[in-house]
Amino acid sequence: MDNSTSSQTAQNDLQVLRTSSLTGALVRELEHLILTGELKPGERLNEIQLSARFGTSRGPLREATRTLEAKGLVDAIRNRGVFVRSISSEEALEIYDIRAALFGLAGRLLTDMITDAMLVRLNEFLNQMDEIAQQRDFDRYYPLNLQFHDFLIKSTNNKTLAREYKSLVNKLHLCRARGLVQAGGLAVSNHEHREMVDALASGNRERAQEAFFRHVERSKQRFTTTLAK
Amino acid sequence: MDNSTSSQTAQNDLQVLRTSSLTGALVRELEHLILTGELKPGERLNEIQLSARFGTSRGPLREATRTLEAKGLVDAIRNRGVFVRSISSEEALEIYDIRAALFGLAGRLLTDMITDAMLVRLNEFLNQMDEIAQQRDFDRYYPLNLQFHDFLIKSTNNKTLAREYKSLVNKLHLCRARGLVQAGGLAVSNHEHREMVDALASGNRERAQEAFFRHVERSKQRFTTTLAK
DNA sequence: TTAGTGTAAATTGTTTACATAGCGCGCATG
DNA sequence: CATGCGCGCTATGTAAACAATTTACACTAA
Repeated sequence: MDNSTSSQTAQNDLQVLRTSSLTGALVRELEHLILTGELKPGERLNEIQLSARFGTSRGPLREATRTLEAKGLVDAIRNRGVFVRSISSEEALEIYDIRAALFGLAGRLLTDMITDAMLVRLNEFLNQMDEIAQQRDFDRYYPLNLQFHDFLIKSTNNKTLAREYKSLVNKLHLCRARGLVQAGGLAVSNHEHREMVDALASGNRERAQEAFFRHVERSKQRFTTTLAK
Repeated sequence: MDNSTSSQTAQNDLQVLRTSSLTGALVRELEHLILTGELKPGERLNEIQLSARFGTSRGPLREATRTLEAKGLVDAIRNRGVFVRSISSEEALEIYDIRAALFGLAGRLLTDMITDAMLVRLNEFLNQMDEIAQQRDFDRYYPLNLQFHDFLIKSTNNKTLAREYKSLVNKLHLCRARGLVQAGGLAVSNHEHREMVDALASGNRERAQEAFFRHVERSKQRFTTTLAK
């Protein structure tokens, strides 16, 4: 047996336990399972099964599922169990609108604090995405698109906004009717991105807010049109 | 003893237990204690003490506090305890911006669905508030103001929006530096309300969104100015 | 054949008990 | 008198046992 390795992992475990409780770790694990789709919408979270899987007792696991319930990732029904939440199309539309409002806020806030360095970085994003879009390389475009949006949201320095926005995006993943949406808007989307950056550069708050807002609204549109089929 | 009454309460209890677990009831109780200020920001939630108070064991109470933690009403520190969250002024400002964005969304959504009946109801609100404002009767103005905002938010029929908005307003209550803010803007505020309703009546989406957005931003302004003293 | 009922297994809700981590207080010592 | 160390208390973290409810399935009777 390797002494140094075992003591190191033990120390890692300790470090983990220092900052986060077992419950906290379970929340992250379950959230991961849900968002990656290993636990699908509508599926039940069996307490015994899951606690055995993670090597804990039911107590911490129940606390974790309560947290997930408050986060809106699962539904708990008394004496029936906890189920991965399934977002209806109607609710997805509601969420799109709220996401649009928050993203619009990001645009408005950024207008007043934009720097040349940020504009340079944003244009790098745009050029790179243009390039990839022309190659129709969706597998590379999608994560870059996420990075771009993430960069914008985080640049506002409004941590509450970042948290709420992320939470909304997560919830949209629980909508069964989603998935094929992004494929269509590839080059289209990047044109919208340019509009957003131009609006930021113009220094016009309302224009930026509107550009950011509409960007999300248009992806809502694409969602509804794919839904109609 | 009144038979019909006792059987009715028994049925009520049954109904309550049907939909909500003990944990759910605890969440509501604790939320109430926190929002009414009986449990003040920074104060610790003693598990044993509280579970004894409500006649439950620690398990359900811990689940309840996890829910409150996810809702952002308390902070949990491992091996230290759970504390009522204290919102800093900086975070309050962040929340104001997000509230503004959501309220702006409400204005935008309402513009496309406003009816004559709703405009009539809104004008009733305005007149009543004007009247009370002239009497400088703050005790009656404040709840009516809440009702007015609540009516607007709920009229959008976006339940997710209503939930998120309420959650934000709740969190603002946890800011110590708050409280004296509303007193100043009384007649001022109602003038802003008229602007909002006028914008709705105009049918201009962007204008309504901007009017609603700015209404919250101005109350943020009032917050910062009172903060400066 | 089908509807209804009773029973057993599985699962969740709750309580109790035990292990462990912080925190304060007192005592000894420089 | 100040400071550091150790002991004990209190509260939290976790696990296991107990209680209650749901669900599935087989059996009975119309």
